[in-house]
Amino acid sequence: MATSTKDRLLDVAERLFAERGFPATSLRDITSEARVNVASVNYHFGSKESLLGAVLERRLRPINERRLTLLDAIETAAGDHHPDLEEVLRAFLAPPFHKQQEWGERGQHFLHLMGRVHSEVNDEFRASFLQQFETVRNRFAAALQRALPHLGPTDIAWRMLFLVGSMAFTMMWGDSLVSIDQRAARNPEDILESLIQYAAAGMASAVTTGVGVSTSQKGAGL
Amino acid sequence: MATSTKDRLLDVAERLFAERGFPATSLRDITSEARVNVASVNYHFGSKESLLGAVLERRLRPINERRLTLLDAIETAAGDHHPDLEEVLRAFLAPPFHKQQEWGERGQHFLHLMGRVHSEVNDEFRASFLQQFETVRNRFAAALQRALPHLGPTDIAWRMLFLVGSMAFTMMWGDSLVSIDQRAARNPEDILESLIQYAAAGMASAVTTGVGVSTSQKGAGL
DNA sequence: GTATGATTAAAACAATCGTTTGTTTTTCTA
DNA sequence: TAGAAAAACAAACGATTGTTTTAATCATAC
Repeated sequence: MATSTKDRLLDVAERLFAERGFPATSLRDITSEARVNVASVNYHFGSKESLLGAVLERRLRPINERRLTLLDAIETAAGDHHPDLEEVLRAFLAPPFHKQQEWGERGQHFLHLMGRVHSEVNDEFRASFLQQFETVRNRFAAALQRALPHLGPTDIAWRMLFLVGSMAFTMMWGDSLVSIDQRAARNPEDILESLIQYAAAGMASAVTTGVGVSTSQKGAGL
Repeated sequence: MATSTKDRLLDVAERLFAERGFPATSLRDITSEARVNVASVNYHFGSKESLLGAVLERRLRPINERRLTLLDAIETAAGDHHPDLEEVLRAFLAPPFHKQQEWGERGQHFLHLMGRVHSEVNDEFRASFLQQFETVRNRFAAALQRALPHLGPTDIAWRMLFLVGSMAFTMMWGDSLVSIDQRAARNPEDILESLIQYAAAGMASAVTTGVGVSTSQKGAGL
């Protein structure tokens, strides 16, 4: 057999979840396209939600491993010096872009799905999903803090949110942007460099407001 | 009657769509919380999807009107000069933040929903939804182009995507950021200013790659 | 060749989905 | 106040949901 039932399910689920979203994709949609029985999902993965978890895990693990490997190299090379901001950002942003190219069309689907996941699953699932990122987030937060000593940890945290937002939207909507206006077409490497540059400038910019404690704190933040 | 059936449906739908997502929220969830009959949705709005459209329209119209009003003022004041980058960005970013404060808790729900909508509805609905933004997008793209004459239109388009990504993620996840780390708490005005500053620095940064035509264009962009 | 465990298949499970129906109640107008 | 229009109601529609059950088929070891 060319591909196992398990792998076919993962591939089709990855694509359909990305195209239609998780709740809007039925198990029958998946199993009929994969040409397997409906029951195979529950047999091999236990539940629809676990299937989503397996889809994410398969791609996410190598991406995050690569991120940490690159960051290790940067920090080793930097020694006692500050790590270079752009290099740190590149270590964070490049792996998903490069893995996507390595995976071809399937990588494309996965990136779309990644953008979706942040907003399509219930809180419990998202919490367990975000655990996969905790090490990565902490390591990069520390590295960015060293690269940007003039920023407070609160600034770092918010700007990392800005960064991830830009990255996720680029992954989700870059295609649409191109389909709207063909002139916007670029190869992935140029998009990556654009994003790094934009983020580096934003990250490094001086802080002129909200220095120190916040002034009012009405509401729970934004 | 304090609030009409129609308004109660809009309010509850806004909250539940924001909390659980559009496909994951059933009409019965909405109508039971709103204490109205299931059939009221189809009676007043025609369909579930039209209800979502009405929810979005109600908040979006004043936000986009405000954006254009602010931009008009900036461009009038600038006359023949370049409009100031930060002012243009503020005209784009401030209205959703300020309307949210004006609307209180409901504004909060709406911002969450806004972030979701980009990834939870089918293509046809999203297309009609994005039409509401077309005027706004075109006007601001032109203003940014004037404020940043050293950038090409392609750079403007991509950086606007980065900007919207940061904004959407801030709206969606700002709360979570604060709940994870209380030290990240800030008042909305400070968050807005942080975002403006980050975006202004990113927008204004020099272009060192992909100047002119793209080099390979393999794949359809990212 | 037969027994054993893993996988697939067909069918049905109860539950829930968005929508429509026919009727009743409320509201407004003439 | 009578009549018409608007709104709300309970009930059911057919379709689809994720999951489970039971039986058939496969591969592999004895």
